[in-house]
This record gives sequence, structure tokens and C-alpha cells, in this order.
Amino acid sequence: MNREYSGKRRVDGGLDIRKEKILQVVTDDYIESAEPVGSRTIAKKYNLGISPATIRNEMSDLEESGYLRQPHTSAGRIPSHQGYRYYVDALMQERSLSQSELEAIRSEFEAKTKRIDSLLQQTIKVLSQLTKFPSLILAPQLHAAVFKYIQLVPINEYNILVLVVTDSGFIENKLIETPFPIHEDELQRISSMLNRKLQGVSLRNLGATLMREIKEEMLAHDRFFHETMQLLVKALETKEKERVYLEGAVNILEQPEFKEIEKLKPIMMLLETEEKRYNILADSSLTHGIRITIGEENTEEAAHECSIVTATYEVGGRTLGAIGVLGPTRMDYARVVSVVGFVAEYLSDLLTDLCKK
Amino acid sequence: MNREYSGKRRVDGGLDIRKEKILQVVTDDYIESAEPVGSRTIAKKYNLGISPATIRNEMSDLEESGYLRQPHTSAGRIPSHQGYRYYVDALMQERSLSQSELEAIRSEFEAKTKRIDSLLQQTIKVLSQLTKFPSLILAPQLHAAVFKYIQLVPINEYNILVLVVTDSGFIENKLIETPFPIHEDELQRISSMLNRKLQGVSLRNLGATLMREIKEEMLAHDRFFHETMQLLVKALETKEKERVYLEGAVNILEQPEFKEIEKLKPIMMLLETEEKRYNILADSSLTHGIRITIGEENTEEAAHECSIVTATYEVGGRTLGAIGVLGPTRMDYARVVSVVGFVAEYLSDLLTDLCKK
DNA sequence: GTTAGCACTCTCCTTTGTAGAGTGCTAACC
DNA sequence: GGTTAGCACTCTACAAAGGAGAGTGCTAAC
Repeated sequence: MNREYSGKRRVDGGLDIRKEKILQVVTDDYIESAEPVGSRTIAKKYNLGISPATIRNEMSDLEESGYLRQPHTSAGRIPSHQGYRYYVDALMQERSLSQSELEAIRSEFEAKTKRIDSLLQQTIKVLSQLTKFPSLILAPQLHAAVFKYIQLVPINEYNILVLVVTDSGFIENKLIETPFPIHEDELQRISSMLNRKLQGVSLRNLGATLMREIKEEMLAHDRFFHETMQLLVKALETKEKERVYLEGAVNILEQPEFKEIEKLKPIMMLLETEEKRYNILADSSLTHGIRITIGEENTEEAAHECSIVTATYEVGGRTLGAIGVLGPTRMDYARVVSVVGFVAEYLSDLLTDLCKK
Repeated sequence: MNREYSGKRRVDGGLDIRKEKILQVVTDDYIESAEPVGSRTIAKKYNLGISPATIRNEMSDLEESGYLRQPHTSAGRIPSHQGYRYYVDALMQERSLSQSELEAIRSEFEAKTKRIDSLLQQTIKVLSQLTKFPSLILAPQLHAAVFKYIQLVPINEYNILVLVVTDSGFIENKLIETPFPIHEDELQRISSMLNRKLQGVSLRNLGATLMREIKEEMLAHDRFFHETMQLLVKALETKEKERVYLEGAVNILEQPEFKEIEKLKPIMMLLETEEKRYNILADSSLTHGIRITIGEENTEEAAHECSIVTATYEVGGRTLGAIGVLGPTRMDYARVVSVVGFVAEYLSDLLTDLCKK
């Protein structure tokens, strides 16, 4: 804290050390206060060993090269998106969670519901409580899952409920309408057969595998069987939109940047539209690990004033889905990254436990 | 419209006709404009055949007896909660939906997902689109459902996934942890047995019925069977909180009464807390049909500035759950009641179709 | 290269004034 | 007695004006 930053040692390709320090200080302070940071404040509060005037000069340079910006002529500076990017990539101090926070997360998961689908909801509940930001979770992507169990349940004469359970215990269901009545025993027979044949098949290949089976078994069964299988393949192949759950949207109301209803509206709209929620998380669901998307880097226009921190959760190397939080670009990245990372890991562990025999 | 309301014929127990008319006009106008209604406006716009001064006198009376109130001394009048109540009970003109609206609802449901659980989400999506208010749905209450199918799926050595399907195709799942490994065949045997024994049993009595079965079959099976059944009964008896889904929360942002963030916050909080959502709908889930709850009649304090219109959906006389919308007390009750009623009926029909053989 | 000093700018808040809408009251009218 | 016109009064909303405070940019000196 008391080191002097008069030297001009350049960091490889980036800013010189003093500029870096100023960018860091401005960002840290703005993250905390949500107010533009002035040169005097910096000089007084952060003891850099240089005067406000010098800081002003440096800030002027930083603004010129795009790392800082001024909301209006006589205000202090705030980081630009580029500034945040630099901060996140180079300056941010990794912060690990406190013991009590880790404990809180664990105990929150301990009191777990015995409903497997609630696990997702619970995960983002924890996430939003810890980050104070709206949190999202992309449900396990079916094509990344492995088949565990299938059952055809007759709902009425012409409707069959198809239940597919994945290895991590998630359940997919589809309703099939048949043009002909099917007997319960027949369904049971088909279910048993499928369970035998499909063991361990990736859901990505389920349709294709089924198709092959049909051909093989074609002669052994009657017309009903054949047609039912056709319907089944079709039902399993129609990709449903992946679901993205949301929790803690109210938290966004606490952020000063959204205190005006007009600023708030696009964000709420974004959060409420499943497709847009999906867009926010989807990119990251491909790349393993933690990902930070700042401001205009977001593809969703409504999120141009926001940053999104996501992390994937996985089982045995397979990326199943992703979790993430959305907040103003002025967010405590260090903390959020730790939390999102830890929660994703925790969820991964829970699911891995479920998968392994 | 051109009738004169100078007479003072009293309506049984309520207000005299002219006061009623004024209350109605004030309410109608306020619902439309969201602005306090003045005497001059009424005289000019609604042609009641009386002067502003007379209207002022009447309004003064109406205020004294609690039907109207003034936001501030020199503003027009707006209905009090009591006024709305009177309006809803006695004055509101039932309005049926236009042919095109009915068509819109039907076609929205037509494009139905083949996922049975998405039906709920879809229902309130329609509801919120039509009413422009946040909409809620209380998922089918399990205890009101009838058993259709059960399956125990081994997830790993010590975890069993219990799937229960109800007659209307809804799926409940629970994860059971066993202290001992169970073989897949054993689970299959238990599942088959349960499916035979539990046909047509109400889920309300599932635990008890199971218990009885255990006793009967006790001798016929081994220790594992017995212990598994114990776990199963326990899992099925622990009541999970009933789920209440939400859709269209952004709509509340369009309402002028919530344009200030501080007014908005409690409402958003209310909508986001599942328990509170449940409280809003729960009352009505007991009483069959449509129910209007105005302002302070709501048990949830945050909803004291709101009204809630709910309707139950049912299958063959069994009330399964409820749908509802939440809006400012200044809502177009006539329209909302029609929409909520129709959508609830439509959902009931859909589910009834699924239930009947 | 660094710093002090100073004029300038911009926001935010408060004050002041005005227009507009609406009421309550009184006295007159039917 | 109910109804109405007239008028003073009240309150809000909006705009304009002024001052305090924070911060910058520039210049000249160190």
C-alpha cells in the first residue's frame, strides 16, 4: 500500500505499473462506491505517493487510451468496458472464500431436498444469496447425458408418457399421442426391451441407436410395435429448448445503476425470457470453466450495461450445463468469480457422486 | 348512458342508485386512466344529467361512508378498497372474451409442448400475455391426485430415484438413500408389486396404503424388501412444498403505481418467494371457482396495494390447483375475471382429457 | 517529470413561481 | 329539500434560477 509508483517500468504489452495501479484503484473504488472516482479521492485514500495533479494527468492518458471514461465533464472517472476487461485479466486479486462462507454453502446444500430437479433451483438460490445478483442455471444438456432408464407409461388410451432418466438422475418426459390404442402390457414389453438395449448409450445418439434397433427387431414384432417406435424416435429427437432457471432477480433492484425503471425494464425482460437467458449462458456452456463477459461483449443487447460470470458444471469430463450470475459491470469480480467457481464445483461433485456406481 | 340518475331509489342494503352510478363511473374511469377522477370530468364525460356540484356532494358522501378516497385535498377521487369491493360485487359488468381472444388462447395451447410439466408454465404464459399482469399457477396438489404409476430407478448403489406418475400425467420424483446396496432386479420386483397394489389409490392415502401392504407382505419377503419399503413410505409421506410457478413478472413494471422502485421492491420480493406465492394462491385453492381478493384483504402485507384474481382448475370435481394474476387494485376486474376463468376452464378440460380413459 | 493554483464545468439540491385541476362552502334557485 | 353557480382555497407538477460541491484541464513554476 505504501509502495511508490513513480517508476515507469512497463508491463509486457500492457500499461506501465503506475497506470495499472491507478486503473486498479479507480476500479476497486468504483466497485465499492458506485460513484465516479476523482483524483483527490485517490491521492488521499490510497497513498500512492503522487499528487492529485499527477493522478489527473495519468487518468487523462488512461481515458485517451480507452481504459477510463468520464460520465460528464466535471465528474471523476469510471472504468470503461475495456478498463474492466484489463482489470479482470490482469489486475484483479483472486480472493478465496472465507471459511464461514464455504461452510454456509455446504450447509445450504446439506439441507437438500430429496427432489432431484430441485437441486438446480437450490444451486442458484445459494448462488444468488451469496452474490446478491440474479443467478441462472442451464439445466443439464440432454445430449451430454447418458441414458439410465426409460419407461412408457400409458396415460390414457391414446396418450403415452415417455420417461427418460439420465445417469445423474434427471428426468425428461414427453407425451406421445398414438393414433391407435396400445395395451399396457405391450408398453411394458417395449420399455423392458429398450432398457436392455439402451444401457449406457449417450442421449446424443439415442435416436440413432433406437432407429438401428427398430430395423433389427423389425421382423420379430408386429405393426403396433413398429409404429410406436417410430413415434418414440420422433419424440426423442425433437429437441426441446433447454431450460434455464432463474433465481434472485429482485437483487438487481438493489443496484444503483438500475434504480430507474426504464433502465430496469430491459434487464427484467432479459431475465424473464427463457430464450435470452439461454443466450446468456449458452456460449459458456461450450467452453469449460469460468468465463467473464463484460458489457458490450454480451450478445444480448439488453445486457450491454451488465457483466456475466459463468462457470460450467460437469461430470467426469462431460460438461452438463452452466451456472452464472448477472450484475452491473461494476461488480466485485474477484468475489463473484470465487463464488461462481466454487458453487459450480460443488454442484459438479454432487452430480458426480450420483453418477458413479 | 343518457338515463338520468336524479331519483333516490335505494338498492337493497347498498347505496342509492345515483351513488352507485357515480361509484361505478369513478371506478371505471380510474381503472382506465390511473388518474383521480374529478367531478367536472364525470359531468362532462358521462352525461349523468347532474352538475359537477351535485356530483361533488355525492362524492363527498361516498367518501364519508368509505367507498371513495382522495389522494390529497385538491385531487379527484379514487375508489377505496371498500369501493372496489362494492364495484366487484355489485356494479361490475361481466364481460365475455371476444371471439378472437378465445381463438388466441386456443391456438396458444394448440402449439403445445409435448412435455407434460411445461403445460403449467404455458398456461400462465398465456394468462400473463392476456392480462398483462404477473401470473401464477399452483401446481397440481399431489394429495388431490390419483396414483397411476410408480418406478424405482437405481441411480447408483445407494441411491434410488422414485418416480410417481399421477393420472393426469404429472411426475413426482424423490431421491432415496439406502444404507445398503439393492439389486436392480429387486427394485424392479418391488416396482411391479407396487404398481399392482396401488392402482387407483389417491395419493393422499398412498402412505397409509403402502403401510398396510408392507404388513401383509411382510412374511413373504426378506429384510431388504422391508427396509426399502420403510424408506419409500417415509419419502412419499414427507410433504414437499407445493410449487407455484410465475410468469410475466415484468408486466408489473408497466403499471404506473409501481413506477417507483421502492413501491416495486416488495412486490417483486413477494413474487420471487415461493412461499409467498403459495400464500397468495393457497386460500383460493380450497374454494372452488373464481375468487377476487382486494388490497388489504390479502394476507400478504406486500400485496396490500394489489388485487389478486384466482380460479381453481380441476378434474372430475377434484380441485387440483389454482391459477391467478396479481395486479394493482386498479385493475380491469371484468376483463381479468373473464380471462382467468376461461384459462382455468381450458386447463381443466385439457387435464380431464388426459385423465379419462 | 511533478506539482500547486486557479478558472471553468457540470451535477445536484433547494427555492421560487406559475399553471392547472379540483374541492368545499355559501348563497341563490326551483 | 335537493340542486346549482360562483368563488376562494389547496395541492401537485413543472420549470426556472441560484448556489454549493466536486472535479477537471491548463499553465506556470519547481
